[in-house]
Amino acid sequence: MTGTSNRSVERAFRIVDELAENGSGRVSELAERLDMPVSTVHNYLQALVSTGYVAVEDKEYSTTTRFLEVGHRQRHRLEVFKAVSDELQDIAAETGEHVTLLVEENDQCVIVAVQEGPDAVNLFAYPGARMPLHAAAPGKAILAHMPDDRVREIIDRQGLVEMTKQTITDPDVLFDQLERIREQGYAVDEGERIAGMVCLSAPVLDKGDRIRGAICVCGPQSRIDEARREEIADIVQRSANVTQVNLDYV
Amino acid sequence: MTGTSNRSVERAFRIVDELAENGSGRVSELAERLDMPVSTVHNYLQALVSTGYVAVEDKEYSTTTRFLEVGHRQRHRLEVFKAVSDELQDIAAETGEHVTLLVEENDQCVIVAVQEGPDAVNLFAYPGARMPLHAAAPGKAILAHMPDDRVREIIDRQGLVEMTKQTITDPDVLFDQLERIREQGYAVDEGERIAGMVCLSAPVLDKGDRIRGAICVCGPQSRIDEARREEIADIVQRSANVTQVNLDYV
DNA sequence: AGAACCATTCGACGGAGCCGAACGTTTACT
DNA sequence: AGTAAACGTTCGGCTCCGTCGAATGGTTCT
Repeated sequence: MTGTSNRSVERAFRIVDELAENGSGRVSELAERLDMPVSTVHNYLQALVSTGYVAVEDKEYSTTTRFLEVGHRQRHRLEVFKAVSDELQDIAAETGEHVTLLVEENDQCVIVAVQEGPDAVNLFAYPGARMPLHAAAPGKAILAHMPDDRVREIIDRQGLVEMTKQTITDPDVLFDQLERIREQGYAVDEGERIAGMVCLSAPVLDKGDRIRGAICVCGPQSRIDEARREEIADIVQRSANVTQVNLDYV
Repeated sequence: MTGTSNRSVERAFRIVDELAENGSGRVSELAERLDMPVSTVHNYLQALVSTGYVAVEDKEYSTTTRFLEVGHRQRHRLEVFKAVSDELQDIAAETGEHVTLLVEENDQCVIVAVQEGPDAVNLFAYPGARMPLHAAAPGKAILAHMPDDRVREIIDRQGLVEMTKQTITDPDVLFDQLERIREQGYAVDEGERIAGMVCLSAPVLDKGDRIRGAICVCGPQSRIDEARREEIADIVQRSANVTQVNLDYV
């Protein structure tokens, strides 16, 4: 973790990030936005094209489906993903809401799979989308099953960023909640990440009790009252258990 | 398209490719497989980790979900993908078979979306998977709607690789078929890519008659006789038309 | 036809990447 | 437990390769 790095690699991926962000770009446009010399950007783009990760069409550069491919292969190797198989779909049908599978990666909470039920609200949720661990039900479910010092490290590095007025920003409050989550077996989040949304999430553990991910159901506060909340909590816990069993027999 | 390149970029992506291929890897393992000095690979991996595209856990390096994210964003911007919306699902339900959306990229035919019907055979098909254009129904549907000299260029660069005994390897035969495909509005492939599989595919064109992609249904030869073939051909053509209309109104 | 803009090529300079070797650390075997 | 082998990581000096200004060629305006 020393400062050792490689300028070219860093720059190449800054260009990729820029392309991913804005969909496509021309040489000079990118050069300006990234504050690099035009000829340099041109060189990088040529190099990227020759790798197959970037394509040109009429001087418009864009990322290729190679990213999809690499991403999908990687996802396929995530054992949780295999184990969760049709569970997500079942939950989506049963609850009608927005269902996701998330894992931890680089101190963040990442969506791995999305399944929208018939009544699902349109969230900005797609595979690969990231969010802070502390500011959402699945993230908290994951933190609850990590060693305390690991949690503290994450807080140190990432802080407890406020996403809405409900977001937990006090470490003590967070640790209290994590304890409760361990006791009751699932996590709740009431507008802590997105105002007006309630999320319920259960952790998926493997046989060594290591945390592998979390299953999450999200819906608007107006539709999810106390009773419904308990019902959904039961469903996600049941599914997490099924997944856990699948995980051990893969 | 000159030889101008960037060694660092090339090497960085060779490492990524290797990780994508084998799922994960350790420093020395990768160093040997890629025939690079250990310390060099170590440097690259550190650089890649700092970009967020690669992660380490217990000295095991692997690609991150960042690839999924970039891939999904890119796919979302593919207008065909938006336009095809629920069509794939409908076809999968109606035919029971394996349904895909494909586009051309870098002289190749790439799967963009997959929808498996209830009876679908388990093909090795995932978003991002690539195949030669000449050796499959969707590829031929796409070639049929490209300018002839563009097709010739592709043949020059890629050749007509033989994938099964049925694969078309003679340019003249190919050009004859492309003409027939234009006439009848859809393409057929009988075991040209995978022995024993029949695929039917219709091209999706935009209002400028530019080819944007192809919708494809695949199933085992045993199940798809003459009559069924016509039925499916009608379905994919109808869906391609719907998609085309959507495309113009997006 | 001229002007403005952009992509692409070229080449000389200098700093950044490179890798062998040394150092720690983990794993495997006795 | 002790030793050896294998591996990951750090270091630093040499050199090669990336860098970017300037020139070129092409395209799209007015």
